[in-house]
Amino acid sequence: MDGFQRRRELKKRNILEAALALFMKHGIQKVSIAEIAKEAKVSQVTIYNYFESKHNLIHEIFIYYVDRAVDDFESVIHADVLFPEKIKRLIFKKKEVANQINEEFYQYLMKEYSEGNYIEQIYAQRAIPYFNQLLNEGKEKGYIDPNLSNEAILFYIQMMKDYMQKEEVYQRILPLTEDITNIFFYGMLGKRTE
Amino acid sequence: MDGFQRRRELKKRNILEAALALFMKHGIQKVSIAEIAKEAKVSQVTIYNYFESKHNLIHEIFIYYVDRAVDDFESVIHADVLFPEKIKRLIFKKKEVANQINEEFYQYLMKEYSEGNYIEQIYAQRAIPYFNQLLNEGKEKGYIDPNLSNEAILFYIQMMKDYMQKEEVYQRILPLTEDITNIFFYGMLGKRTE
Amino acid sequence: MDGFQRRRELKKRNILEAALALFMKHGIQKVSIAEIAKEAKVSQVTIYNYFESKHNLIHEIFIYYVDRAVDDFESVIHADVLFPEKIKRLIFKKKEVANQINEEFYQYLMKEYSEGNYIEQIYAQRAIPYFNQLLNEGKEKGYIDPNLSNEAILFYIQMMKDYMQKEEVYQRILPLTEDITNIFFYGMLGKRTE
Amino acid sequence: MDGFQRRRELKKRNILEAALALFMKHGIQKVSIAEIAKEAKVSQVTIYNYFESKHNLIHEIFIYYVDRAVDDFESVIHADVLFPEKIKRLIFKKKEVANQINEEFYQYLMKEYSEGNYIEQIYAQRAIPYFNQLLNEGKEKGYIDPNLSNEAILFYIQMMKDYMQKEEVYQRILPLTEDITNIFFYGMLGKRTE
DNA sequence: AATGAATGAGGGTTCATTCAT
DNA sequence: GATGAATGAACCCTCATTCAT
Repeated sequence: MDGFQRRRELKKRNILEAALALFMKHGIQKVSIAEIAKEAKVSQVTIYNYFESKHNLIHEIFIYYVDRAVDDFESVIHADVLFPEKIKRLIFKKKEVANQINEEFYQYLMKEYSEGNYIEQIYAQRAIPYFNQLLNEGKEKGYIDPNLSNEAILFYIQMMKDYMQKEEVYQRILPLTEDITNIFFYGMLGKRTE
Repeated sequence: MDGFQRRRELKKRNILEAALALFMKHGIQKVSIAEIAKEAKVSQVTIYNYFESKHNLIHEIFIYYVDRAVDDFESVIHADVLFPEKIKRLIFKKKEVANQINEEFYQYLMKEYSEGNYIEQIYAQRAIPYFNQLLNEGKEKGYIDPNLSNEAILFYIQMMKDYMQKEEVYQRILPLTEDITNIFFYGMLGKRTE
Repeated sequence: MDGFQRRRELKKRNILEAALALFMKHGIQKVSIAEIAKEAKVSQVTIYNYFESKHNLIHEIFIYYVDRAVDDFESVIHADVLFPEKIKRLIFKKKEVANQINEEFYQYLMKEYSEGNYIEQIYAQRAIPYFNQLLNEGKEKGYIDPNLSNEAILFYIQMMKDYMQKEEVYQRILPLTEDITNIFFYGMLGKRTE
Repeated sequence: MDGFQRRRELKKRNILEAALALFMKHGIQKVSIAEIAKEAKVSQVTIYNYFESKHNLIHEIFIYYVDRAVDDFESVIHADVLFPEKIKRLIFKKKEVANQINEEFYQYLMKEYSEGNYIEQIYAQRAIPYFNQLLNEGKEKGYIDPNLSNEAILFYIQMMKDYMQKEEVYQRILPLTEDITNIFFYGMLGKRTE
């Protein structure tokens, strides 16, 4: 990548981050191109030069955002800790890029353009392999019932991770961390002491 | 309530339902008053006569919607079936008024006007008492570990219920119902056969 | 006038006063029929039954208002005080119906419908005769230079009276009352002591 | 000021004058942004780009207008004519920018936003110093009774000047100029011939 | 005679996008 | 490649007025 390209990418990144910040603060629909331009200290037209349309900008931001989320995910998977701790982190760790906005992106892209399961595609391609590897490890080491399908567990963890990102939920759940974890591993019936 | 009031309420309901349908299809912000008026076959001004502002309309729809959701919830709680079946229904039963829109309402009201945890307030007042009753029943009958706090279980069920409402999730999860339920009751470690 | 007519007139008066009060507080254009209806505790349609249109309502209010202003004027003219005191009162006395709104009525009727010099017509018919009588009295008693035309003096007094009605002017002018009166009687050159 | 700025200012001026003309013809509230846009041959949004809101536009027009009025005033004060002629001109000279609209501006700004005595402030800062100088000159040269306060005289002239701007008054008063001037200098009692 | 309900027309304002430099 | 300026379309909302009871 030469100097030109380099500078171009830098500016793009710049706009991307400005827009992402604004989207997360006010929601996608409430943020106008004018505001993004002002925040990124460029002209509106520059944004159009780089992204062609607001929809496209959102699209690229979304990819950028998913990429960072997956990075995040991988760093946990590959951490040098015990299996249960990995699970705990996956579920409870606050993401750098809060995915509170996930929902909104999803809805926006869905409703607006039905570009469909973009999340799935990207996630599937990058994250799921690691995930399966993790779960298999869990099953081998006796942390997970081998009869359970990976899909079901994936769903479970995904759900909890998503849910935990909502600020208002997070605050309410913090004191219950212990119970939540127990339910996850031992279910409603609780830990049995044979 | 006299004839006037009756008709008024009817018309209000009419507008409410039209708006709710459109909101669920396209998202709140994408639906204009003009569209709602056309769908409900009244003039825009009539909507303003009834609801005073778009924000107010959304607010009333929201309450209407939460009310129906709680009704739904109660009907499950009081059904004449075994405890595990109640839980299953709570989690997996599709709501009449899909709460896919819940998220959006929540965000809308939060970001726009910070009228604060409205859901919580209403839910807490109406639903939680029943819920505790249900869980205590579960603990007595040996379905639930008595050491688990009701809050944690409430969170769990709430989370699953919410999640299941999303259409794209629901489809993906249907074949996994059995596993999901098992995880819920027995945890990752699975059912132990002593 | 029978009972019906009587009640009708009463209600009309009621609406008139409500509207006049609102007009004086917020200006003509800022007051909606709906607001007047609410203030007068009648339905909007009732106002239309009595006045046919907003323009007509304004028109009638205007006449009502001018009538009261002329009454006011006459009460001063016929008061049992010395000539200079009458002049002083004419100029400085705050009107019951503040004529701050005069200007606006005038402009409204002028611009909107160019029904022209309505004020003049009414005023001329009712007030000017008394006025001439007053000025002639003043000339006879030596208070006024007989060479001055009544028109010029009328203009002068009218101007000062109008001007004094503006609240912000009135406050500023109060401490200058003495000087103003002196200028009026003796001019810029001041009282000469021969 | 570079070319950009220059053109910008020109266009602003352009819009300003179009709006001022319309305001003077139809009154402030009756003129819509759309009409101004059409008259100035720009799009509505361009007006918003320059002035941000209708209120702001009015505000700027008002300042523009007051500025020109004060310029006008100064040109009379500094004219090379005798003192009485200056006074006469001040009172009787038609302003370029007829201040018939003054009243309306005043009321509009007052009622709508109570941005307070803006006229006074600007006028006081720019015009009053010259005015005092003029009156002192008048007193020295024996045209004005030195016992009269400048404030009272200022009020008097201001009032007459304002009043004379109203078209319907102006026409009526023209034939009375002589008398009016005499009253101003010699009062009701008239010129005394000692 | 009086009212609640309804409406067409219009007003101020915002926005994504394009033009001209 | 970057910008300030400009715009058509749309949105929320208000108002004087009419309809139906």
